[in-house]
Amino acid sequence: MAGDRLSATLFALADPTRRGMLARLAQGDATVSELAEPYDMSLAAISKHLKVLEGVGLVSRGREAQWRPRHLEAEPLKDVWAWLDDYRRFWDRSLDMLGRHLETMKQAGPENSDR
Amino acid sequence: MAGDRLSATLFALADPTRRGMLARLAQGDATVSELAEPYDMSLAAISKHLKVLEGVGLVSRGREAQWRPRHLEAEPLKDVWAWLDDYRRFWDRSLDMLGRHLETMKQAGPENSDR
DNA sequence: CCTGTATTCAACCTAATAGTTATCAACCAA
DNA sequence: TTGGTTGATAACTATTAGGTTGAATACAGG
Repeated sequence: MAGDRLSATLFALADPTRRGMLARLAQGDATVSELAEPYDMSLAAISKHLKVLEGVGLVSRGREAQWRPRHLEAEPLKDVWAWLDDYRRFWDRSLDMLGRHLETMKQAGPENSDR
Repeated sequence: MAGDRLSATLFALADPTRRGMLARLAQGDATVSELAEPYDMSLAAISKHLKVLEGVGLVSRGREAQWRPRHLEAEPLKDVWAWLDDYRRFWDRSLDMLGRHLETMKQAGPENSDR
């Protein structure tokens, strides 16, 4: 995958297993075994997936006895959002139109709502 | 890459060349040669990148004489946005606090707003 | 110290990516 | 029909992704 941060982040997200692990972590920190539980896959494979996520800063690891609980770090998702936001106008016509509508109403004043 | 649509879309986006081509298309339709121009890469390679983008529906092709002008189709980005939106609260603290606030108000009932 | 639990690391395999060059096809224009 | 331009396809190659198994490490408890 390419060297820039955004590419690496998107690449990390482009795998359902890794997204699943993020979803799990969104509900709270979890150990590797807990994260592995839903998947029919060796722990080593899970460990690798986690390394990818850690590599782009989406996950951090703590330590507690022999466990290395993982924590979600969503900050890199900001970059994804920022990129995506530039394209919003292309996919959400109605939102665009709603935006214009609200702008229009704002300019017209609250006393002038349609219906 | 995995079979699901979202994974494929994210994968397609996880390449700076492909994102660059989308950025170019965001300014208007373009031929393959025009899309290739900024890159030090064979046309065949560009063609392949385009095929990836077309494969996930991010780009469509028209025809005009010997040209196959490409067009941006941003609809698949909706899915990305929808996925991302679930994580917004993790990076946007203030929005999170607003969310909690709204939850609190909802639980308390409308008659019981603070202040 | 020994054992069990949790996790990582190393070596290996296979399939897919991302690039190459060379060939082919479609179209316009003379 | 012969070119010239535009683009797609095929065949090949190197690298990486993502999985495996088996050994190594780190820690807690008896």
